[in-house]
Amino acid sequence: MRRTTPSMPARLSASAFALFAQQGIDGVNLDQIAAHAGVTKGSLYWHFRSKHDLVKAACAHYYRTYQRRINEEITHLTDPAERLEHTLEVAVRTCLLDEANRVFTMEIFTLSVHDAEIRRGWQQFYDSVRAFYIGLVKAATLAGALRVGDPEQAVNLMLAAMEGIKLRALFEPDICSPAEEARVREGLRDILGLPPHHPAPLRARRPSRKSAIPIPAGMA
Amino acid sequence: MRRTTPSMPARLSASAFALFAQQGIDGVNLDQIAAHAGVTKGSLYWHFRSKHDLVKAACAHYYRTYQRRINEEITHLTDPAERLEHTLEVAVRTCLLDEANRVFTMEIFTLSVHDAEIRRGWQQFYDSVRAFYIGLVKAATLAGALRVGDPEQAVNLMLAAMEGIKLRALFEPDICSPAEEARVREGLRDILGLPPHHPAPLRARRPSRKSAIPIPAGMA
DNA sequence: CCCTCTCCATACTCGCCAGTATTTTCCGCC
DNA sequence: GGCGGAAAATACTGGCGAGTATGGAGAGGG
Repeated sequence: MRRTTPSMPARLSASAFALFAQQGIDGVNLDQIAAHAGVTKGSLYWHFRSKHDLVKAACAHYYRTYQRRINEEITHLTDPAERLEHTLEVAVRTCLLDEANRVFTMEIFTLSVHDAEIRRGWQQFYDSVRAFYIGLVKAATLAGALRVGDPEQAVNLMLAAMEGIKLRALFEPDICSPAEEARVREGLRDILGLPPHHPAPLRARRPSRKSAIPIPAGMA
Repeated sequence: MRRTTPSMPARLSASAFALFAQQGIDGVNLDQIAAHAGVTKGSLYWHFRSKHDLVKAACAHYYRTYQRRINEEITHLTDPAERLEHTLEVAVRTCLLDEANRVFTMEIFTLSVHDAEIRRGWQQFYDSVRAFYIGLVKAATLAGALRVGDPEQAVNLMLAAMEGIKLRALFEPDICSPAEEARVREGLRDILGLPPHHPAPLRARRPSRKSAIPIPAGMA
């Protein structure tokens, strides 16, 4: 499938992403990143002007990977509801359950506090994600597959919940374990107004009062 | 009210917190922190063994400040519902609307990813906060002031929403502007099952479908 | 009046790492 | 084959900042 071997800038971006996500941006130096990509720092500086440049490239790598994956996964689907459902499923798997992605976003968030350029980049990405979801929800609504008061509001709530879960996963890794995938996904589906995917959930839960972010009870 | 001038370790902790929250942990060096407290690095190292120690002290400063403020604010209240309501109000003002606190927690979260000790400290603090809220909710429920299915679940959802809002505030500062204080607070009250504080909200909103984290609509 | 202990200041070391300068290699091409 | 340029390696610089060594000042106290 892959036509050519990835270009050196692409490899370096990927290495930067991988190491940043593993040891933190400040915990990695340029020699390590270059080594990870199989070259040395001299070559790295041929392609990038500074570490800051590399951080931006790592972000771009993340954006590209995310968008490409979603596209690949739903491009063959035509039913609006299925498209929405599958997108959510992929997002949960890649954004929440993948620890590298969680850590990387965390790093970028903190960096964003003090770096307007990085912040604007992420903001743009985030806006595109939101717009994408809103489009999916509206399409699904038109097709009569779900009923939701305000699509924008619902999507915003769902995305905020995702961020909240991400954060909590830091302190309670079980929340985002593969074993919990179903519960997380169902919680988010619920927020978007989608019916439960498994008609009979694995674990009986009391008829929940309102939209509930699935957080394991046993943690105190 | 203040009996004695604060001890030097306390002043250093406070300075560390202030500067960390302003410029980030990696963006501040020990000379700056010492200078902010009116001493020099030599003295700093008399009280703390390392920068890591100082970070822990800054966290402890945050914990203390938070808990003391809440206590002071509700100690004179006896009605369970009022205690819960006032706690929420203070939390919104100090955790969400105060940018320094937002930035500091962000920094600590990222640090927590790679530092088990800091992580455990925060986890403990977080547990105590959750337990505190659950106690308040249960008391208010017993007093018949509110009806909520599962207090633990509601509190968890509310706290997760808080974190989500904090994160989004990074990219949309308006969310946590003083002007939005009321909306944020009402949204969280709603999650906890508390009735709206102002019977007639300033701005008419459609009868919300389910518990809605108040996120301004105009952002796309 | 000296001794010591606490607390704080000055001055220094030393390693790390982003960034730069200089070479070397590899290729396409005339 | 030798020329030129892209891409990579090697070797170096320079600054920053955590941590240390040391040197007082002041307070008690014997």
